[in-house]
Amino acid sequence: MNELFIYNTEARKKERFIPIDPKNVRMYVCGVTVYGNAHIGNARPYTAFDILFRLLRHRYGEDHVTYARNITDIDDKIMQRATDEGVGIKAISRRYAKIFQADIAELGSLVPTLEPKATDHLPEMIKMMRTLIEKGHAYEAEGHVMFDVTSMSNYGRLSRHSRDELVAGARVDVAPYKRDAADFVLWKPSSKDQVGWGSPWGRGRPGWHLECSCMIEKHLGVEIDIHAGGQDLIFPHHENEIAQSECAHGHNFVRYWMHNGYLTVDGVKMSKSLGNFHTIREVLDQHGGEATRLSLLTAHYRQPVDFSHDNATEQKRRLDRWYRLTDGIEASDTVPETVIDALSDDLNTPMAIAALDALASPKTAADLKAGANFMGFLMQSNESWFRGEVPEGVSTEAIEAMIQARNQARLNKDFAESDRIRDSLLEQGIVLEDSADGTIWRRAD
RNA sequence: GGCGCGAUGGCGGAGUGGUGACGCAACGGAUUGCAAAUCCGUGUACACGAGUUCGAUUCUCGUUCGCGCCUCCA
Repeated sequence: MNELFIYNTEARKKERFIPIDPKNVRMYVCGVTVYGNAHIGNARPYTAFDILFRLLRHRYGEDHVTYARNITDIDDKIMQRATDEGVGIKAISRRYAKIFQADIAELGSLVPTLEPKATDHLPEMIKMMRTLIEKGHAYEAEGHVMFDVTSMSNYGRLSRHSRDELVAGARVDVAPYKRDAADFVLWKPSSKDQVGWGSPWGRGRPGWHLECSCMIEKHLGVEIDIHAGGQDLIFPHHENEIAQSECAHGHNFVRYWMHNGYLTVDGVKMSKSLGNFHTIREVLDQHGGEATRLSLLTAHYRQPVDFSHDNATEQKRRLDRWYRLTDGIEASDTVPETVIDALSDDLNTPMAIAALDALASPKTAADLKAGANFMGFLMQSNESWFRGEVPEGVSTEAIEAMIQARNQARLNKDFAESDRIRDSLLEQGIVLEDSADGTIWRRAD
């Protein structure tokens, strides 16, 4: 087994992965803000880094990897939604967290070890802000607690932005209570009708970045191995997490930063603000979990992946072939080295998929199944994959009866009748295939 | 304006300093009553220009085009 290499955003190059503690490898992936239905672009990090989780478990042992993925359940957009619907924020965050978890599960990703919520960590946040103020890295201003960017000499090292550049490139008005234009919010005041928590600086709510710093410290420790998320989080989110955690602890925060590229539609980033999105649910309903997962993994995680129905359909066909080959086959006990080696090179999933294709022959079907299972594929029975739920208005008995009638017609060389029956079934979404062993049926795509 | 990423066959998409994965589609054949599935076979792809080199798709520089971050965002 080759060594594991990871592209570290901070170093801007691939680096050999050396865990802090091989008995407890710790990874954190920024989760979602639960204020609405997640789109398929949101699903990309949770499939890509699910592969990382699986790979780390394979290399270090299932009990030696801790994977935390947070749920941001306090945010102005959640508050807005709650106001619009006339309900509390918990009603909103619970609803969409549940949907998100179900979506991700259907995409075949393993459940993380921990899924901490922001609102469960208010005491930790207050403690960290106190520390930052005591150490001179934060200040109070008009009910806000602000992080003082000038107090950190190497602020901006992850995104490679200098404070001056940030100020020069600022496209928003600078709030008057900021000492420096680049300072960011740790805590902001809440009005009477807004959700808030008591704090030494008045009733308010946390800024976006604080929760991750606090949850990582509490659940994973002061320094962790891997922190991952979408490229759009590099700045400001991850930059600010570094600032908070390192200034609070006086210690390095993260060893390896990993960032996935965007999912695009027609070459443009899919985002809620652009409105050009497909929800995960829509895509799952149309293409199913495994084909969607495979289509997300056909491109390397750092490259953009253009979402299209054609691609998802293509992956469905590939999976059809793999399912046919592995029908009734037990998976090998070991995951093929070719798959592990491909993934160990900075999660090269396209190469891993090619390695699976290379095993797609009757002789190596058991290895194919083991490798595919490892990556979260071929998890269903063939019965379920090819037939699933039959289309509405068609019963299995009716299908079997028509197959019998058709085979009788074929024996009588009444091919007009036999084709009529086959076409009739096809109209109902059922495909027939004649083989040496008899006629089988499956649901049409 | 600052910082950064990318450009590979009809499509998707890896990789490499030296006759160019893999998949899908297409085409030819085998098989089939016909299909489907399966099997066999076929394709002068590396944006453009210059440089380094015995040799570049792969390294360097430039050009063009596309995309992203600098504001909420996976």
